[in-house]
Amino acid sequence: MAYTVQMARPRSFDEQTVLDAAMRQFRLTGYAGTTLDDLSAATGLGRGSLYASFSGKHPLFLRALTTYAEQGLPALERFLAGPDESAVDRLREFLVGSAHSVLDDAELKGCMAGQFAHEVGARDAKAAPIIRDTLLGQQCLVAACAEAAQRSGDIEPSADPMTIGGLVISLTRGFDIMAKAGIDRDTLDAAAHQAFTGLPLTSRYRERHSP
Amino acid sequence: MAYTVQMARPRSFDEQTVLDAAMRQFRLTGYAGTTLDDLSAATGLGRGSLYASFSGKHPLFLRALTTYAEQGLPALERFLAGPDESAVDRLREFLVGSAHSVLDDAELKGCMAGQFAHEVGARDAKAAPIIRDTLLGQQCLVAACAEAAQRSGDIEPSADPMTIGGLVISLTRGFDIMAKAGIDRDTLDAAAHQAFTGLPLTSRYRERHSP
DNA sequence: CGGGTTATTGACGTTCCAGTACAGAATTGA
DNA sequence: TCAATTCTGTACTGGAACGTCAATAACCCG
Repeated sequence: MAYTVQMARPRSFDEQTVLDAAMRQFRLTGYAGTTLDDLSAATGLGRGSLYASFSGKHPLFLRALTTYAEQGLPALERFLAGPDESAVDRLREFLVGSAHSVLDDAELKGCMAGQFAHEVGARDAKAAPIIRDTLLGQQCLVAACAEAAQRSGDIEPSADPMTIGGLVISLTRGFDIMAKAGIDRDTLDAAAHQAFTGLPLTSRYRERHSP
Repeated sequence: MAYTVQMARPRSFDEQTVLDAAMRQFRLTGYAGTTLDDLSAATGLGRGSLYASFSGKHPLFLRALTTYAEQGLPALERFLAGPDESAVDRLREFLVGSAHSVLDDAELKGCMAGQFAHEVGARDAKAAPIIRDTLLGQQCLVAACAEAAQRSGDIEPSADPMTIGGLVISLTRGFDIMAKAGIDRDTLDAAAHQAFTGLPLTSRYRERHSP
């Protein structure tokens, strides 16, 4: 039975906004390289509030990582969604666009899951499954797009969509690294095009797109 | 003119051994995540000796990174060296072997340069060029192997070797990430084979290697 | 308008870390 | 054996970082 309950002071911040800011900060300076003061400055919350609302650095990190997955995967899904007929074009656009976008933003390059696969890897038992599921989710989304391209007759029906997904996601995560290392845009652009050309495209597709 | 010079106490450690141990520790726990005590324990040297011999954490990191490049690039060169006739096989072995090896060692997976491209990226002005040169060196070595395969008629002469190098290195660096994220071996193995098949191999090569 | 409840703040303390200084040990030449 | 020189390890210092706490502010309901 709920008797009358006194209402208390409401939060003055939007949780999602804070998570976005924290995510950004972690991506910029890494996990170990980010201090609570950095997070406090990035989010605008005091140290105490951060602690009261998110119970510390590590839980906040996990929530930021989850936020990334919850935003990134649907965004990728939207990008790859569409009619089967143009699925192969979206696949191509994804590959080439990854090579570009990773070079455009001055900061915040690349996939957060990939970044922390490197930094915390399997040493963080809580973060590891989130990272793994995020990359696996990316792979499945690309695989679904490859299947669509198979239905439209642009990719060989004998090819395994998940293999294509694994190839494309591995490659784009590699682009992230190369871009952060300062490898020039033309190199990655050419590699992306070469990789697309190397997919098991049907002769029907190739003939239609040859000079 | 050298007058008589008193000989002093010699070092009790091998510098290269210490650098190897430090490199290992940095790869395991990252730059920010590694403390001087970690390095002291890993190398067996006291903090004072570490400081006297390597002038601190960051210079030691740079030397460890350089050590990695100095060991890794010649090793890759040796792996890819050989007669032109088998160059394409070595390329294939490199791709597939990268997917495997990265999954074999329980720890110390993947390329150190790729790892720190993510962690320090361009924020470390001293480390950035070392990282970039290491990855660029890898790309050039693969490109040289691709050129050899062109000479032997296994890769299309119209293909750009550096593009193939960029593709292969991006992909293998992506494998590093996927492996650290816990993606299973079969997925990466299949992706590596798919990627090799997608290289601009000549029909002569394909006919010779078809069932 | 006052009380009860919850958010916020900023300072505090404990721990930890990078770098330093100093004292002792080891080695070689005289 | 002694002196000179350099290595080695421990103890110290200043500072930073994580997490906490108590006081204050904000809000809603009666």
